[in-house]
Amino acid sequence: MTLGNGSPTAGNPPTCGACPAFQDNLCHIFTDATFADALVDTKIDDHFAPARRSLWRAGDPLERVPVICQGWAATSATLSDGRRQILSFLLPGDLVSAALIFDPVIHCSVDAVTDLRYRAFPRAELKQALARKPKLLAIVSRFSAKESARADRLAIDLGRRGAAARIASLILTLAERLRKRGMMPDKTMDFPLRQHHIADAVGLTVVHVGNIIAEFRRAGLLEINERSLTIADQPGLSRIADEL
Amino acid sequence: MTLGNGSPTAGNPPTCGACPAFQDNLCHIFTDATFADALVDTKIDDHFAPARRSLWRAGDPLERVPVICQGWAATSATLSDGRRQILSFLLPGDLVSAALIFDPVIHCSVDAVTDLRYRAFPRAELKQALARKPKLLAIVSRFSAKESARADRLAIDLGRRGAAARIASLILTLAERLRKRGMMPDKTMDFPLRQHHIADAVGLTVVHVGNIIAEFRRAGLLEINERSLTIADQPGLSRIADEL
DNA sequence: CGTGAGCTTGACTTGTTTCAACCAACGTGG
DNA sequence: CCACGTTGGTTGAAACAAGTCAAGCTCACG
Repeated sequence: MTLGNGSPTAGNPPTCGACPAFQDNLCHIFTDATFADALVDTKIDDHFAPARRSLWRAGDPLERVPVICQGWAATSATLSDGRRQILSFLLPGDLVSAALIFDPVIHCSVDAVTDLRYRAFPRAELKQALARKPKLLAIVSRFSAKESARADRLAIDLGRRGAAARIASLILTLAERLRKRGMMPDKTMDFPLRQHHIADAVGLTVVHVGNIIAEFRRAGLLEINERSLTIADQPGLSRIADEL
Repeated sequence: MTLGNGSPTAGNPPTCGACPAFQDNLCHIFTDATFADALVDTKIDDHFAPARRSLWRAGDPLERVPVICQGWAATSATLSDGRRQILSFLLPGDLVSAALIFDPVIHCSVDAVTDLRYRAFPRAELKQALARKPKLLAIVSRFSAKESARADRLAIDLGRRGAAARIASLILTLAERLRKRGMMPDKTMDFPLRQHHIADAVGLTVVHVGNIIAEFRRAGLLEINERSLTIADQPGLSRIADEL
């Protein structure tokens, strides 16, 4: 099981346990010493999954709350006829879903995009710690708010923006998230997504996505090769993302 | 101040101020006598707004957490070019947004659809009560989960379903929510939405929405007159909502 | 060497938007 | 009481965005 593809590359990133460091998400909470004390009885088990493996399906019961440590994953819903909508991409450090802290059944499917490492935390102790530590509660609630802000943003894109804007917006958002956790020091980022991931995320066809990305490339906005994407003209992309 | 007895629901029709009873949302929490004790210092002020009035814009600071008591409202985001996406409709008993309990700034705009009555609760005391009462925390978290499930559902509809399915789905969802709070005893419901509301909610044009609703009517699926909608053929509508 | 997953390209079809005109209902001020 | 503007709904034709179908290509992998 090689953990090569989506793993953090650039420089030597600060660590959070075995994870890279994140300013803006939950991961550091789980390794915070004081919080760790609260979870002293806890066995925090590591798990691995290969790229393209389905981790959980909507409705599955989860006794533990998983957090992504390495690699990318996607949460999605699939319609009866096979069409799929990706609801969010999970990056290293992301809690799979804040709702899982209270609800033991997951409400959407989760698939590994790259080879993946994640950790699962026992719900009961999370809940107890949450009740004891208002600070922790605040952090979780902030995470939850961000989660729902992303969902709203997605709805706005899908409902009211054209194909080019949606794709540009997705790429910029991912870049921003990676930048925040120190995984995109320059204009280039690890980009493990296939076109069908993008298509499912922005509600378009693979063909159409391919066409538009080709346009972006011809217009000198970005370059994609191998498993990496470099943003050549950020302001240009932003302009497209904001328009129509 | 013990929140212990929890919901006042069972048996006799509980009232929420002048609101009808709700099984499935927060409103009864706020009028529960025991909870009211915890908020004894609180001035719970009533507010009114006429139809079509904008209550708050994205980014506005709210010192208090509003709950809808009477009428319908909509949360929405507006793009620079004037296009608008409605993110959710707020019905009597709905907390405007669970995030507001922790975050004093609202992340999307709220407009009154009909004449509106709402109440605003002081955040600080909500937070305190939340920390003291795990049960209350569970309720809020359940509400929050439902909120985000709705957002996900919206994204799926907008990304992967056709116009007819989106509209049918919206109508059925609203009907179901009204039914749950006893506001739709039979096949007919109060329906204050204009076609432009529907269009903004499902990400389509007003004209296209008009066309499709006309089709629905011709197919004997539903009837709309005055300010009320009756679902003539629920299974038929459901079939459309699930397809494509 | 063959196979399958992923990307590219082109011709054609479908769904949705845009533009425009028209109608009915309603409230307002003269 | 009527003239009038506004809001909301309906209809039709033309323009456009995105989907479908199909073929051919590369590349990694067994």
